[in-house]
Amino acid sequence: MDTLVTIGKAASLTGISAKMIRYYEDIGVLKKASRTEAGYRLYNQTQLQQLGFIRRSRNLGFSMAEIQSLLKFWLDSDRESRQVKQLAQNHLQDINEKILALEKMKTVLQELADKCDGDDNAKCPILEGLAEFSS
Amino acid sequence: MDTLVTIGKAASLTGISAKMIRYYEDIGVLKKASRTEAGYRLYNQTQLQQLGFIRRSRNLGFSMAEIQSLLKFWLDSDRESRQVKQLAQNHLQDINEKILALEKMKTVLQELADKCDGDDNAKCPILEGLAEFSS
DNA sequence: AGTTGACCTTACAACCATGGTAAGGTTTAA
DNA sequence: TTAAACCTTACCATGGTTGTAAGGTCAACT
Repeated sequence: MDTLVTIGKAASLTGISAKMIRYYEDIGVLKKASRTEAGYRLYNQTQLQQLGFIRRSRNLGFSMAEIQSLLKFWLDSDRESRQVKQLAQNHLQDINEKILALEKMKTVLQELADKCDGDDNAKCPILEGLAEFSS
Repeated sequence: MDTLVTIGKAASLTGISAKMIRYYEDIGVLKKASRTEAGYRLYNQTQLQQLGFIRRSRNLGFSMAEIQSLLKFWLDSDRESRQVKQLAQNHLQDINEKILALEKMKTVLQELADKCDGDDNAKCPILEGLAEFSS
């Protein structure tokens, strides 16, 4: 017996807002949901699972395009784990690059902040650093 | 003698695209530039310095709203370095939170990827992890 | 039956910083 | 004079999400 729920219930069950569920359908990440006679979207257990899959993927920072691929792999019994791992490793590289970029910002900014007295004087090495000719 | 340049020159001199220079003027981060009779924007040395300031601030990840504040501080001889340092430290906290979030993603995803053979088999712990009921 | 409140629908705008395009005016150099 | 390289404004798109507005539906209570 397929328990069907409307979008609000699906939202609270999966932690994805109704708004986003509609959006995912819109951009083709989710198949179009069935409807009641009045036009209300209905979701079954399988679709709720997919929403959970999407939420966990988003939590790991995957883009919607990547999640679309991941979902396809998940639903495709002929997939090769190589493909999935490749996608994951590309994303890991993205993450690493972002971390590196942030670490660089952090280092530079921390150095400037450390030099700044942070009192009621106007002299401010942070502003001086940002104003520097060099870079 | 104030050397005046048009927007393309300002762009190549400061590393900020002409598009963005107009945008910064539009949102009020930069004062409106003076114009030639034909309506071309003109930039003097001071304005070029401000554009450099903006670029370096962007490189450190500051938002335009924050940069607007930083620029005001820079131009205000009555500022207190306390205010600037506070702004910088808030941003440093943002950066740290982003790094932490990314590190968490990285850890989880790396664990999943490590468990995945990445061969021509369909079995894939990455997909299994994303499909998990638990989270 | 009627009303109320909680739900659902679509369609639109906004966010942020940036890039792109289009249609047109200006300047400079050949 | 013409061509190239500039400039102008005014749009649209990105990505993922939220907000709002104007309306239809459903269930429960009076």
